[in-house]
Amino acid sequence: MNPDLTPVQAVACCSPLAREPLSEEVAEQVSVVLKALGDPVRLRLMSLVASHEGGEACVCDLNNAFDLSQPTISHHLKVLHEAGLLEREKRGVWAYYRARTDMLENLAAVIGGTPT
Amino acid sequence: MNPDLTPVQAVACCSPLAREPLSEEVAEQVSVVLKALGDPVRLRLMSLVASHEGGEACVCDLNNAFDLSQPTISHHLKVLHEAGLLEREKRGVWAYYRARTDMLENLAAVIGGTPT
DNA sequence: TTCAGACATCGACAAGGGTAAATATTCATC
DNA sequence: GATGAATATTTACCCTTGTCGATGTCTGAA
Repeated sequence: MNPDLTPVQAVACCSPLAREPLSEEVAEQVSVVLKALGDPVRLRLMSLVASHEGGEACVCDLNNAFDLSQPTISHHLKVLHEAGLLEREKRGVWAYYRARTDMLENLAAVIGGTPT
Repeated sequence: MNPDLTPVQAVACCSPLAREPLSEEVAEQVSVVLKALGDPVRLRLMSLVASHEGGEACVCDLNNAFDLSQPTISHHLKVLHEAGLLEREKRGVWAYYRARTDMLENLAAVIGGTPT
């Protein structure tokens, strides 16, 4: 078993759900990613960033899209970032988040990949 | 908007994450499914059922696969069932759960579907 | 260097969720 | 019907998490 398994690695390497039972370690890490997406606000944030032109969006735009405080949005973005779903880049005063489409594709493969 | 939108319907009908921003209602329901999978035990349960021959498994087997109490497993199976990910069938004294592969495929399409 | 704006972090609180013990329900068998 | 086995439900506990207000940090401009 890999003691340093990260969410990104777990999602990238493992077989589809339906092929063989997920190991405890892999399940632990994959569930981190799914838990990150398992919140309505974060799911919409992810969708907003991913569907934005260039696959990236400024935090200033994201804040306005919700009826939530700025710290709350910042917190959700951090969760998505730590799960490996968003990349963060600071340009001047502004912060931009970019969707990790490879993570989304790998995660989709784990969930819906055809067995065998 | 659809006031009676269920998780199953939301996952089946909506465009991929990266195509256009998810509506509040859809995000709410899709997040229910993702939240259901966003737990290590439930993820392994889902994988155990889906990878089992015939795509179904008996609760009696599932209980033995974890170091958790029977009510806890039963609770997790209920969450997966209510999210539309598992179907339940009682045969005699035993309960069998079957994986909704269509849900898994639709969910994968929402997450990893290629935009446009 | 001071100021203002953008974003992150901290601290705290209420709501939600995972867990197990106890109990209930359902079905096959005696 | 009474008993026992397989699951589900109820109740309660504790830890996690979503949220906000206050504060901190960093950057560009004056």
